[in-house]
Amino acid sequence: MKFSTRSTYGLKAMIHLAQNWQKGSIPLSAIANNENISLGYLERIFAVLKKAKLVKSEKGASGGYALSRSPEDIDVYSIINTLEGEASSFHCVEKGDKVYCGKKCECSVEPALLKVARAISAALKDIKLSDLIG
Amino acid sequence: MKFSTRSTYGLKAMIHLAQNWQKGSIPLSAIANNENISLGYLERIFAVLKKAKLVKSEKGASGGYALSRSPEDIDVYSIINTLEGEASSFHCVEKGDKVYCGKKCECSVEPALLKVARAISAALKDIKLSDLIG
DNA sequence: TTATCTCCTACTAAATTAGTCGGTATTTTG
DNA sequence: CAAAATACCGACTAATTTAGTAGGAGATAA
Repeated sequence: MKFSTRSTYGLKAMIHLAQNWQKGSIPLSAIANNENISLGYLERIFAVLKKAKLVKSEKGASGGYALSRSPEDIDVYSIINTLEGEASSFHCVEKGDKVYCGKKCECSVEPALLKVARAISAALKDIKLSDLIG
Repeated sequence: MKFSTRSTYGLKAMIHLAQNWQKGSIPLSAIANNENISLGYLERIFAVLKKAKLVKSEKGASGGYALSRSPEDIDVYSIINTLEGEASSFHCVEKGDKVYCGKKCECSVEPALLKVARAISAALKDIKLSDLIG
């Protein structure tokens, strides 16, 4: 529930892109400077965002990144989920290794945790990038 | 947004206590066995929960822990927040009247992150332990 | 008096985080 | 064409956090 700087940086950068949605590609160096984020780290964050098709890129001078869809069509859940792995998921104890609730897990209180996780997911899905600009 | 096992264990244990709310004190060993959680780890988790006055304890044989208030009066936010530190917090977000970043940062998108954080907090505050039992 | 309990501190192995560094490939621009 | 700017890629690392263990001390009920 504490967000990592990865999520924070990623979300901030996505908001930055949303604010400049009409301007075409924005180089990461601009975002890194503006938001005071390490460029190298931001690059790796964007590799993940691109893989999830949340952003598209253009190489070369005057290249950069842009949102792959309009800000109304990207919700915060997708971003956090992409950067943090299974967003709003609890661990469930099972012998051996960890299993996420929602997969095969027989703990008695699991439905309760699932309820909580779903409430968070719903709250995040309800917030679009377009709600966070202006 | 991924919950640590600390939060997961803590929340599961709190739900366990809520389910047995009328039965008086429950020893941690019972919870640890039932939910397959390491006892020593659970003890430390409960030290935190107790400090936050979410549970009360009784020492000695036939002692144990119980919720400090009725399940209707304890929300999930309090639990997660207690165990995870500032729940639903981003880096570079206000806490009180200070801005947190680690570095000094003049982040422009901060209000947006705050909006997201508040949505999550609200969702969690809305869920009481009593909603998670039965 | 003995078995359960809470409570406390210290240690640790493993994982994750938050980077850095150095280099390659691609594209625009002077 | 050459240089600069950009995405892209992998390896390394230091610090922190996580998820425990271990070994007790003190309280209480049976």
